[in-house]
Amino acid sequence: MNNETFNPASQPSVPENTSSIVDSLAQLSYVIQSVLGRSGAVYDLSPIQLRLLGILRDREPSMKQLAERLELDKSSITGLIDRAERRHLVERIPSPEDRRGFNVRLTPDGRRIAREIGGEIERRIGELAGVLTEAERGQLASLALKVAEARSGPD
Amino acid sequence: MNNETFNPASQPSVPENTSSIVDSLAQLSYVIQSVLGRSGAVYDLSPIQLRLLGILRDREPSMKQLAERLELDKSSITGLIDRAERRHLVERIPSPEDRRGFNVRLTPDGRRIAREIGGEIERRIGELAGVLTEAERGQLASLALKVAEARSGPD
DNA sequence: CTATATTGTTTGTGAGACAAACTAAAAATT
DNA sequence: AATTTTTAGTTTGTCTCACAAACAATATAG
Repeated sequence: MNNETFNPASQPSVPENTSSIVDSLAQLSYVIQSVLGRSGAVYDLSPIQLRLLGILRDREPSMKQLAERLELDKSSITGLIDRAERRHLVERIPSPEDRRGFNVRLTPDGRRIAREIGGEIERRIGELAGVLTEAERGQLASLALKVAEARSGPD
Repeated sequence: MNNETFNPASQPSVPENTSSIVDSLAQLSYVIQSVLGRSGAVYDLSPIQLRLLGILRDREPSMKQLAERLELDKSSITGLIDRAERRHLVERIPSPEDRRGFNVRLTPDGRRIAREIGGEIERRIGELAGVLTEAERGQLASLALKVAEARSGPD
């Protein structure tokens, strides 16, 4: 039956015929996470470090903003940034408008790694998506984005 | 630009126009993981414990098979199952055909929790997918499954 | 100006992951 | 059959990651 996720019996809940989409989305997300994980591993980056670099590519958020975006406790962010800083991937910049706070940004090293690893991911996910036709890829991208942006909405 | 993931410059790699699908899939997978995480948290289950329960719903794999499926080291499985067993979610059953090995299966408690949490996930992802039309949901489910099964293929 | 709230760190605890060394049993060799 | 080699799982030690509670410094509200 090939179900490694969660589709309980069959009392449809919110929209009709939920369980199939639930299961396939969960399944897909594990596959993607696995690909991301392996890509990160090439550069010895944990999933959360990888995600951090991804976020910092075009932002210099405060510790607080990072906590919100990553849905982590602020004390977890302290540790995360400590470790990333120790590896010269990011740096804390004193906030100009709040003397308590810091903004976090990529170092040149961090930016380079982020770029390289981006290529790695591109390659691997591209390969994965290779089982689809060009039209299907477009559809999938658009539907995926629509769902992803449904919650918390576009920036 | 609302990109929190990874789409490096724009030299298409494998198929054409990769970067859009890469980004939206990565994005989607984070959203799904976040939903799964919150659902698990309701029952005080970590992401990996949650995934374990999902796998055990219709299997009684050996420790070794779990390691393969979860892509974890065998020693990580020992710890994972220890903790789950301590919480009476799963149990080790001595393998009938190999006196070194165990199969792992859900306890009745574990099965109940798995069922309940399944409903929780169903509800939350169903809600998320509510931004799509019924037709779109079908499309998405089918495309997602196709990609997910591309690697390692159906069981 | 004082009271309160907010930003981030520290400390302590536990889960989770890995690698290397180890035990017991199974499988392959001779 | 006896011996070697592989395999399944555990142990130990080390690190990352996450949280919560207590704390310091600064900002904001009254």
